[in-house]
Amino acid sequence: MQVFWSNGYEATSVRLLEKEMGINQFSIYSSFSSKKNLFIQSLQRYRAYVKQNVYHDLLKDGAGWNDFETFLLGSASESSGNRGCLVVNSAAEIDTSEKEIISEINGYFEFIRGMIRNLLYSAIQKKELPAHTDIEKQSAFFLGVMQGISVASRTMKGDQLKDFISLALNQIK
Amino acid sequence: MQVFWSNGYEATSVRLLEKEMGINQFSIYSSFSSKKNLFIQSLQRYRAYVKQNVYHDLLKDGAGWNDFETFLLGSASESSGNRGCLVVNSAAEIDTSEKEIISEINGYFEFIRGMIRNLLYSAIQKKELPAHTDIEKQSAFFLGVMQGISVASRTMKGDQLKDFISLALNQIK
DNA sequence: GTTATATATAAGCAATAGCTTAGAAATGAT
DNA sequence: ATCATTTCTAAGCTATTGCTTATATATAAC
Repeated sequence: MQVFWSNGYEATSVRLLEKEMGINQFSIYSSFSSKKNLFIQSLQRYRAYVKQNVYHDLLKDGAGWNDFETFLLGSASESSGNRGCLVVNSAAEIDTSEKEIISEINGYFEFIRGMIRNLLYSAIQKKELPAHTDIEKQSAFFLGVMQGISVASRTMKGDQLKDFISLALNQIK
Repeated sequence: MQVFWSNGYEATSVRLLEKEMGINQFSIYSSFSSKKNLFIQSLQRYRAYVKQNVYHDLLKDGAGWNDFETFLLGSASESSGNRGCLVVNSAAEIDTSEKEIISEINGYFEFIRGMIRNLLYSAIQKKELPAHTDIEKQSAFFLGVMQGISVASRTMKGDQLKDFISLALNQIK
């Protein structure tokens, strides 16, 4: 997962995986069948990884809009100049004919959108957001914003990224 | 440019370029020196291409916010399931150590942001937007949104993409 | 302690990567 | 028409690609 994240799918050779994973090519192939399958399992692991390490607090039952705002604004300061999101990078790189990979990518984005939906729903319950808030449209918007943040975190400077995020959060008000 | 746009940088082989460009490898190398340099020139050509064919109307002197809204909403219906933006795809794929390429990518995004700045300025003059509109922050926001649109156009369905864009445009109101 | 099973390594496979050389065909100037 | 220059093609260079085979080593069962 880390090697694909740092280098992208095509630029990651099996020799590099061998070196970074610390095991032989044969072991890689006997465990993962093919480079493509290892990549798919890396995408699955990435999802489990961000669940535990990145979005953990936002996935808790009590989480609301305030938590989401804090999270996004916090990510602006950390994530400028970083690798971006592995799945966004893959969505931009991988050919649409790669059905299995695309399916994994779509599943990930549905997961993120589901998380945003829940946050919006909780926020309405908590009266952080008005009852008429359109959860479907807003979740689409913030998913798109998060995809933008991934690209922007690779290209924008910190303050520019922060402006992008703060105005995105401002939209819902 | 087209081959890199369709396949990405790493997945584009010189054999494929040879075939699609209709000329021999030697001719490619005598004209462009290296695959990397051909890619850089493709990025430059892409910029000229979108200037003439995509953003032409928005770059005209009279263009204001209404034109930008029409453009973005129009792109939602066309661009779902397409290749996305070559430069965004490249920003997601290319390693940050590739200084020359990254510089070209940054230049492109500065160009887009400059266009948005001009649109915001004109919009204020035309009283489409209030005079207190923060051009710097708003241009960062809409650049981030356009980066998101590129990713979203590869992954979202049309109506979802349209929701994203319409709420993004709603932010400024 | 021996045997069976799993997992490691090293070496090597054909195919393709980016790039170059050698030489033919076309071009343009005189 | 000739000669020099440019621009083409075909072939081939070394290195690396994703993947396998043959073989050794560790593990586990009885």
